[in-house]
Amino acid sequence: MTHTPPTEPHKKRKRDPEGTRDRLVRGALDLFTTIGYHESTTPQIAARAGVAEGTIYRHFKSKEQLLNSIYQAAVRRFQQTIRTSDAAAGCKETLESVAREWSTVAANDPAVVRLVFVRPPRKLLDHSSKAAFKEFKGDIERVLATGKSAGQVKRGSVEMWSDVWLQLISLLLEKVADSDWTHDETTADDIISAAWAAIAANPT
Amino acid sequence: MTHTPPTEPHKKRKRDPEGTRDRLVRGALDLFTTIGYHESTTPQIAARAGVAEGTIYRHFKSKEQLLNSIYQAAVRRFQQTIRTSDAAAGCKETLESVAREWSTVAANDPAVVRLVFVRPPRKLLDHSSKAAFKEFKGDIERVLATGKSAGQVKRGSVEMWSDVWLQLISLLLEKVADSDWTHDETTADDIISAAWAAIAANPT
Amino acid sequence: MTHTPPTEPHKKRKRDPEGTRDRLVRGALDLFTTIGYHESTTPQIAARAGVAEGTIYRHFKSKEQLLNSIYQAAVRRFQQTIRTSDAAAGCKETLESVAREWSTVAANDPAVVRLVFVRPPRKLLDHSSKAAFKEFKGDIERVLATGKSAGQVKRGSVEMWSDVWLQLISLLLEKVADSDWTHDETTADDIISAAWAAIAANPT
Amino acid sequence: MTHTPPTEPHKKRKRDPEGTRDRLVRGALDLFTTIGYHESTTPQIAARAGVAEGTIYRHFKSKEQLLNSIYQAAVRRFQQTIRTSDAAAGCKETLESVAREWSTVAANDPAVVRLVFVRPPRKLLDHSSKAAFKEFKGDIERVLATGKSAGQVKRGSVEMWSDVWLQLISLLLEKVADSDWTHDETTADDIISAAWAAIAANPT
DNA sequence: GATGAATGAGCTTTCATTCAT
DNA sequence: AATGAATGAAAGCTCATTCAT
Repeated sequence: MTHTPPTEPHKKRKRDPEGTRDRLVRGALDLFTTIGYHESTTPQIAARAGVAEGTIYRHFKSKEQLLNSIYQAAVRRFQQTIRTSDAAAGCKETLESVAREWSTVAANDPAVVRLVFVRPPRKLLDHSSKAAFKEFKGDIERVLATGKSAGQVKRGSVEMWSDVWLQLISLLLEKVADSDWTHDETTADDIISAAWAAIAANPT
Repeated sequence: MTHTPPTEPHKKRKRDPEGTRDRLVRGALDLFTTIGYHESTTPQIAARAGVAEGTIYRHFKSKEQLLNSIYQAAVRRFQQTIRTSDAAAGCKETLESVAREWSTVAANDPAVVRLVFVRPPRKLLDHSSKAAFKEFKGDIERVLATGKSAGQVKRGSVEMWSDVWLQLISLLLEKVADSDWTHDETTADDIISAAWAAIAANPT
Repeated sequence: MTHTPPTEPHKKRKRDPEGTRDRLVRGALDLFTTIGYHESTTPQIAARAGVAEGTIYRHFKSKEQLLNSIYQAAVRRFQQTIRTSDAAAGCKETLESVAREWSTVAANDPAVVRLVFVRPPRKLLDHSSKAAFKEFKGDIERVLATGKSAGQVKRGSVEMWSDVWLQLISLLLEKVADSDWTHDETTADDIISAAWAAIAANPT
Repeated sequence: MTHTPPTEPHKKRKRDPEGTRDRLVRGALDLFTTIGYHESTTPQIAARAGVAEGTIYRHFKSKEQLLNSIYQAAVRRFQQTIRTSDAAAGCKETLESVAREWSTVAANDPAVVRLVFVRPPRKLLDHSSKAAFKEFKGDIERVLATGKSAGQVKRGSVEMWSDVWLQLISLLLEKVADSDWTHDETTADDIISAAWAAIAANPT
């Protein structure tokens, strides 16, 4: 659906042809997560990307589709972290390492973290965006499931405990993204531990 | 749920004492927390309250002020719970009882919970609304501070741990408001315990 | 039409019963000539008069009729000056004395002068207001006609020369009303002389 | 008079180069000076220009700014007349020739004359519009100053006497614009002479 | 691909007027 | 006579989207 145009290198093109779509995505992402979706106007988005207003519609069907396109890319980015994590590691260790990687993202690219974790624009997400997030959550639940079968996670539904864990990690990511706890390793570790404490059968 | 008060069928309803403003607040609150602030139009709000559009502006300076007015009332409502809680009780017990009272509110009046805990309309809150919330948070922090001086709460800033606790209670309230965990005492208790586990020095 | 209610002294009445209509007129006149008709809202007018909004409509059919009522009274006030001037005096002398009396009004009650001479709300005047002004102008023309038959006024239509004279006197009244030329007898005399010079057959 | 330009009947007119803004200005000017600023609605203005309502705001920030834009252009137009007048000519001759040129404008384009001379929308003019008019008046005063130093103008401030002269010329322009004195050379000359007589030291 | 003037539906807000009390 | 809450038509303005160039 949101097929990425192959952007083959062609003959004559104006201003940085490879980049138009990317610059649009970047500008919109910053705007959406800073001032909000409704407050971000298409003129503003176009201006940020250095293109004309109409150009948005060469790359995206609508403003809403632009948002969904950005959202799904962001979700996938975080999903990668889980999928490329060490499958052999224990549940606790995996969660910790994933959380730490996300924190790095939060420090370097706050916008993407806000979009997925802090203030997801629920009202505006289409079916496919919601599906993408569910898939992402499924990956987390799978990690927790291994911990549960090892008796490390509390009784009760895995879905619930991953919600709990995610909720606390979201708080961490928000604070890091806001530079409230900039590069404060100790505090970050405290929250990561707290998140584990909240869901662990025998907290250490 | 949002039962329309039985307006007697008259030619022109006038002087519904005390009613108009309240019905406006109720309708707007439901709309804002259901479909969102920007998606709620003034015609819709007026229709819900059974009044003409212009009537909104007899009671509120603007749509934004209407939101802030509702928000502040909602915050104060939750603040009451803390202020009227047993001052003699321990930190843990106070937090638990407060959380349980809020859960009841979440079940009976989901809208108010969503506005304050689940999706506060941060971009749209004025100075005085933000101050009201800060005061509310201050009350929570005071409770936690007593627990901390009793050695029950982890080391680190009280602000941080109340953020953590609130974050988890918000999840609970959201689920209850969404009727996902309706009247499921056990699950609610699990979350309340988890919230305490996350911040407790020696979790039990 | 604009029948003045007889305001008979009755038994029980709220706040200064004789004065309501008058205070309405006064407040509206000040507002209209200060900030303009369209910029003056009925709530403002009512507030100035210290009455409720609805009270305006007990005394006047509409905001527009209120304006016309005020306008006609103002015109009549200036008309009086001409009608009570010494019929035996010469044209020049009559005009001068009339102009001087109007100047006094301009100093004491600038609003009324602005309404009639400086910025008459032409678009908003009804038939009867226009007729009143025409009658007023007729009185001036009659004075000029005597001067003309005495050979003191230039050839050409009396209507035209009274327009010219009025135009210059209006400038004087505006300046006096604005306190630009406060109580500056010399300047006022200069303008009055200039007005005569403009229309006189043999200016002195 | 305000002949609608022969828009060829197309499905959707686009790119009427240079035209849209001008037609908007023309339409608004006619409307403002005919029925008044407040009475002219944006739908009306757009309709006159044959464009959609939103198009107004592509060219002007607001209705008020549209007015000011028109006003300033109009003032500059009259200013040109003075600045291009024969610098070598005497004061009296310069004023006469300027007045006559303005009369021609009044006959051909009444709207512009009404806006600047007859009923300037004072309440609605912004700072820069007021400055433009002051500059214009300064040019007139400069002409009068030369006459004064040649002993042709009465004693007293130049500002005052240019107000007087302008006041009478405004009357002329109004009548011409209203077609009351259409192409009546004699009457126009009478007023121009009267204006000079009003300010001249030794009227001839 | 890119442009940007034009669109028009729909928004929030204002305010003269009405009328039950 | 006086009130003031309620009205609702109409205003000015915004902005996502289209399309001729």
